[in-house]
Amino acid sequence: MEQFPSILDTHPYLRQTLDLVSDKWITAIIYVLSRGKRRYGELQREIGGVSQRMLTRTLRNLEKDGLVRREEFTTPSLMVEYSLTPLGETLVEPLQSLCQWSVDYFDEVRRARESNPSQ
Amino acid sequence: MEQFPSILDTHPYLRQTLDLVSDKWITAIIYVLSRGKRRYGELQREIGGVSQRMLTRTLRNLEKDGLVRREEFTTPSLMVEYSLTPLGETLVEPLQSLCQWSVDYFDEVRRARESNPSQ
DNA sequence: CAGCATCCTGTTGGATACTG
DNA sequence: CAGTATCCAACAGGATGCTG
Repeated sequence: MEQFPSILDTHPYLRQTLDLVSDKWITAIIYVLSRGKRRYGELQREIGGVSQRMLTRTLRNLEKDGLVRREEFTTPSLMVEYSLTPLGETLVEPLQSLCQWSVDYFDEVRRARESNPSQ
Repeated sequence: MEQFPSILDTHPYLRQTLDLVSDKWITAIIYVLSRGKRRYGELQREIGGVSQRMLTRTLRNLEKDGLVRREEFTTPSLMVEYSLTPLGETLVEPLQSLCQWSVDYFDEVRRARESNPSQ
């Protein structure tokens, strides 16, 4: 069906990276964890609007990808701390550049949206 | 349900920016357009794997958000050129920082994935 | 060529209830 | 507290066929 590779495949992982970033909760999790270790419940509160199912699922994926570390402590009650691995930390800078863009330019996007009839 | 705002809402547009970037095709389109104007068919081929439905839909959204400009030329046959607006251009740098990350680190992600049992 | 309309499937992801 | 299990709705998104 596809006779030749697309530009996005000119280097083997670009598409997969874009896929990774386009996961709904991953950027949010990395953003929060970039500010330090967090327990499961803290993550859920600070992210906001994420269901347990999705938070757990996404954390498992991030673990599998080597971006997040999970540590379990059996204090009186169970306690789990999540943090970025060194590899995970490397994603923070590109992400921050996006956050900065958001601060600088998203108002323009909003205005463009509003000025459009937008059926 | 949510009594207090999450950290992601500390500045009003961060979450919306993350949402925008987490759209499956937007990053791909911006990436290709960052290399210059493209016709509809060129976009489709260079991105690869995107259906007409989704390409059109996403382009319309990008237009509405003021990130992409659409120009129609009625030459012998219909021809449409898409290009980034100045606002759209501002997204290229954060995106490139992501591409660079992909080059530098995605191999590590891949290895982490493989070394995991991954039920 | 650059779409739009329709149909249809798979995945995403929330809600709820239960567990060690 | 930090999940797991189940169910279900909504939407993402592909395939196909048609149009100016």
